[in-house]
Amino acid sequence: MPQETDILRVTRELLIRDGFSKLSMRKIANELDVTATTLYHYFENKDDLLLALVEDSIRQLADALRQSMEQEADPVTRLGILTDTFWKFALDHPQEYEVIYMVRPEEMPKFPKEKFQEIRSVYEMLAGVIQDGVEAGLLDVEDPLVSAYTLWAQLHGVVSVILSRRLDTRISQSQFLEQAKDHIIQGFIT
Amino acid sequence: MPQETDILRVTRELLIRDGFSKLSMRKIANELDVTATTLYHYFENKDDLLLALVEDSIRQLADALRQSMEQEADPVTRLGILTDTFWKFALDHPQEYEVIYMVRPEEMPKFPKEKFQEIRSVYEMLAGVIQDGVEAGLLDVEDPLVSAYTLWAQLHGVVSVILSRRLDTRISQSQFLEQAKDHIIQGFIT
DNA sequence: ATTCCGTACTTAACACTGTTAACCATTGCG
DNA sequence: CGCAATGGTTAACAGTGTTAAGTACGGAAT
Repeated sequence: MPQETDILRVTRELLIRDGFSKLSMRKIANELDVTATTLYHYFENKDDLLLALVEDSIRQLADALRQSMEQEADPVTRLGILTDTFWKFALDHPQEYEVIYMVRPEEMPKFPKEKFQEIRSVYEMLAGVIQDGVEAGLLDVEDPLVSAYTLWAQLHGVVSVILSRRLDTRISQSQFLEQAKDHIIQGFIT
Repeated sequence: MPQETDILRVTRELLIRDGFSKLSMRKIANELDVTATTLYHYFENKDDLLLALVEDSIRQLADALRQSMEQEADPVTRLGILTDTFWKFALDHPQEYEVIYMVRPEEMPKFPKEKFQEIRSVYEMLAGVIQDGVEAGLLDVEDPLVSAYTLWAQLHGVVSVILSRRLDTRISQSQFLEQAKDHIIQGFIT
């Protein structure tokens, strides 16, 4: 008698162990000692299952970011902390991070946009930090929300280059991350 | 009697028309009035075919970037031009751009790294512009090659957010792009 | 001229995939 | 007791990547 959470857990395990391309409904079901058909009583289809996984991943990333916000710091330092946290999460849990971008809304008509409340709250959190920085005269941006999206985009771009193994072997990952962080934050400072 | 180029052309057409998830060897073969097996005389397997497509896409992007470099300009202006060109290519040819990041080296053991001469030359081109900017006292970076990777990562991140439909509907795409460009380039300036 | 070889392609099959229709067994409720 | 819901099953459909084996044909060598 599997629960939705069991299915998600096993799906994530298989995803981490064997990769996205090897994931099949039958394998998930097998791991739960159940038939593939059973999964369709919990999720409409494979995409629906993956979507639930994406939401879960986003929530985990959001939690990590929120937690890193608890320590007191000035806005610029906060951006650095958020950057480190974002990258640490993405690199420590690559498959969990990647599912966030694996699900392609344009190929899934039934993608419920209202479900993205969680990630939207992250953007608003980032925008809040940026807003604080603007009010303290430390940052210079036109629209904090737009800048929050820009920040996320830049953070994701760096992760993406590393995870897709596009980083030159002559460049050390830590050097790349440090320099990228400097550039990104520098871009927001007055 | 199809040629390799015919196969690649049809593959790209199908990819653009029906999307990545709908692409199958049989459909490609069908379009060429040929059997799927025939394709295996030209490419080892589907991944091999996709890899060839990636290389082709990278070459097209590289050509566009090189061409945009022909007009004379100072390094900072050049970075802006390169940014615009990169984004224009990615958004005008989304599927062609996306295949670049669709092929995952870590899931393909037979991925030949030496084939990436083309993209490496792009990084060196970017590094050259940055180097010029450093020598002119306009830019402030530690290592131009590392910064070239950072720049690419940031450019890709912005594209990725747009193509994956993660941009808030309250934000206009052009405003996002302009502000992102400002932030990114600002990050490199002294 | 005939054998041989490589090229280009086919048929047929294997072992998978997502998905669904139809069905069975157990449980709790009116 | 009957009945509906719950949670699972079997069997099948249509599609996938891939391969072993075979055919047809053109040109080169003997």
